[in-house]
Amino acid sequence: MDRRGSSSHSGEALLFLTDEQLRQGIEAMFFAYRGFTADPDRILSDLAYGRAHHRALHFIGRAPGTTVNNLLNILGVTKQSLNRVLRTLIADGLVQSAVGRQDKRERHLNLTQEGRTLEQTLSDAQRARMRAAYRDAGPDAVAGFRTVLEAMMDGEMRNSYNRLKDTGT
Amino acid sequence: MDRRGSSSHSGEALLFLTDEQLRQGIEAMFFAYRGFTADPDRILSDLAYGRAHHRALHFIGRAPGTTVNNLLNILGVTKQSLNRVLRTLIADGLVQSAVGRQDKRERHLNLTQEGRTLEQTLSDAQRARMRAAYRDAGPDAVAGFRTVLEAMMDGEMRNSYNRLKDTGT
DNA sequence: GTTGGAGTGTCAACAACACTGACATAAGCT
DNA sequence: AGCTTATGTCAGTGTTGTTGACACTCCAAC
Repeated sequence: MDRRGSSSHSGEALLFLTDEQLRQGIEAMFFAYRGFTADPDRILSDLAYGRAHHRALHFIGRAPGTTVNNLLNILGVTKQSLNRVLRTLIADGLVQSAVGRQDKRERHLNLTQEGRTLEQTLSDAQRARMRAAYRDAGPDAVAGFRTVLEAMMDGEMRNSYNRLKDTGT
Repeated sequence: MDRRGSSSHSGEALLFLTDEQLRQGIEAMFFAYRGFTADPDRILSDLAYGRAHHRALHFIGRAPGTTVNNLLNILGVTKQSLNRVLRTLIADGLVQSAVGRQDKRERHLNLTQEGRTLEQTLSDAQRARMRAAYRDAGPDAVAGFRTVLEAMMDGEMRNSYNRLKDTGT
């Protein structure tokens, strides 16, 4: 892919920053993200749910007891948009909303047993693909993968990401 | 699953495949993709265009003269969905559609000068972020990034991706 | 040479999910 | 009491995906 055996050191060190390399990275990101969401999407389409429901289930499962506002910040959508999704999940008994004890304005969100089951199913499908990709690529590639993704995030998203990462460990 | 501080080589080598690691990877992918599309989205929202228009412009620019059907396979949407986008782009003079010479059923798509200009603007914004992320991460991380993304694609998408990659060089 | 099937592109209608704007309610804060 | 915060809701709109129906073109079998 990179012809011309340049003997220049500085030239060689920056070859990965050419427009062509960046464009390939962009396209890789596009195609990979499709694969990334393909398995959960397949499962969800049978259930009258969509990707938005998956995201809500994921982050509620990840941060049990989180408030609506917190979820809003993580997901980066409007409350009207989130509310539509949340309403159906609560009505279907997958998510439980509880009035805050200290601050009664807040609603704390948790997965019900049924919600946990669906979240697990979706998570398993997505992790299976991720695991296969990780195993194929190897630990060094995975470390690089994570490094680039983190560098690609907006500042606010990186904060959300790191907060979640720390709670998990 | 995996105790830490293990002196076992095989145990340590697989630490990057734990559920927690995979979940972090999933979340990194989610947040990074938002960053990935943020800049072009901002530009497009001022123009009454959306992400679908960007994708069409990108791949037409990448493979000039491509047919609608080819574009369909790359984008992975229905022809009706693509057609709506294409119609506005053609009406607005960003894309030109030419009946095939050999097979008159086909339409060959090309960017007009105006289309090339917009594609360039969008591309520049997206590449700028990509370049910054690449530079921060370094060449080794970038190589790993690409390796994992390619492993994450579905088979068909990987074919599309590789075909495009080869034409670019 | 006409007919029928496959390939290709277009139009119309509908669903999912995002957005804005406006407003209501309840609870906390000064 | 008055201001702010957190949440929920209604109404309207836009983008992007879907299915269904249909027209045009090519090619091959009859």
